[in-house]
Amino acid sequence: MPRKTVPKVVPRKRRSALEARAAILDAAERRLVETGPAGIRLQEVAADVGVSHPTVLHHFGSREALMEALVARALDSLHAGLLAAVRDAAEGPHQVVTLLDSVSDALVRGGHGRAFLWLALSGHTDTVDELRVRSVAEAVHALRRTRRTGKKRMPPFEDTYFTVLLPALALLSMSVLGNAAGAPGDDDAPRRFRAWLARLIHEHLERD
Amino acid sequence: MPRKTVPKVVPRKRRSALEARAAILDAAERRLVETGPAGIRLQEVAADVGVSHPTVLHHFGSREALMEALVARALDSLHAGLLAAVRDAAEGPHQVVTLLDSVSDALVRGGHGRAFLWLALSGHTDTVDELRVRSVAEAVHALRRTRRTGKKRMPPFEDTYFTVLLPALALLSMSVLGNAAGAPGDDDAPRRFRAWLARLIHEHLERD
DNA sequence: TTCGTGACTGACAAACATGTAGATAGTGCG
DNA sequence: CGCACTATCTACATGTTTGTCAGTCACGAA
Repeated sequence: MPRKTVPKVVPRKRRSALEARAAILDAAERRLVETGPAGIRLQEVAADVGVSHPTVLHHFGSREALMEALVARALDSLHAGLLAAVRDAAEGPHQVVTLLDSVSDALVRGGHGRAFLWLALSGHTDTVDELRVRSVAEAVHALRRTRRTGKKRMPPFEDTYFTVLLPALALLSMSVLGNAAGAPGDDDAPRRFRAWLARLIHEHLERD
Repeated sequence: MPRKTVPKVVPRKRRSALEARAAILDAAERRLVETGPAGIRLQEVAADVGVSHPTVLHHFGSREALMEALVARALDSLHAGLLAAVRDAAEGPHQVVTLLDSVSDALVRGGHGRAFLWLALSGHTDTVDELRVRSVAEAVHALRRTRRTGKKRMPPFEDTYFTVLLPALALLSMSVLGNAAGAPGDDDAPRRFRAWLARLIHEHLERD
């Protein structure tokens, strides 16, 4: 005896569209960091938020559209984090090691570095331009020009650019390889590596 | 009117088990590099090789077993490539730039760098130990000891280790980010970056 | 309070993935 | 040549995932 659907009285939560979208993106981003873009299932993301999967589709239209929104937000978030890291480090005493620590933190916190590499590998973004290394390098180059001692000639911009690019690339790898810098169990090694790298960079900049 | 299967007379190719396994792993590795571990579908891998997907299962038992075999072979291949790069560069004139070029080539060729990062992100291998950076650093450290000029004191091993680790991390990122080193269209930039990095490392090693 | 909008749901559909079963046909060896 | 072995095939079973649909209910505005 088939009967019409018996609606279970499950109290519904109701969020504003913006809140719902944000919550869904948060859950999807966590899965992006953990298991990569292919690991994002509508059912699981929905379960994380506490809704049914058609709700996710209701808010984003399709899985692909969800991915696009996620990529845009994740890249913006990473970029903002990096900008803040650079700016904070620039305001304090101009210590390269502080800057590297801040950038490393921005890459590790929330798995932004992992997310970026996932997306780069997936073809969502395939140039480091997203990290705006060039604009950072330009700022550093200007700073370098003002500080140059009279007797030495100014190095070309590309030298500054590479000087900025090098730690960016290294720290990006580090954000994925975790404690790659040292022997297993040596949790302090990444910090020592950053300090060592900061000194190397500092000496290079001073040497002109 | 259902009738028994009508066997189409499609001429079958028959390979040795070893050839078949190798061909299947080749196809799977291409997909690993392109789309990541999650992009490896039995149907597509089989189609690439020109067989039906149960043939793949016949040779490997399961998708998971295929993945294990693939990971093992890819890591071995990358390791062998890096060893060869280091050895070749060591035999010739001891130029750091040659070494970096060789390592970069080993990481880019066949997408080994991409594959390694895919696997690292997927949790298949989460330490840079797979790249045997430590053993390379030990060799370099021994070399450094023999070359040291009398007056200066020998730097600690960790300095050598970081000196080896730095380009390894940077080149790994480069292998994914492609032409990250320069403006779009500047295909020569990665080479210039390696040359710049080689000079930086060389000066650091000389300076003690 | 009524009422419309839209956030939300369960049930279903279609496509696709892995894996199984049994038959078929090259290949090497006696 | 005849036979065993097995690489390979077609067909099917089963689970997973995205997407659709029709309807329900919460909330703000009139």
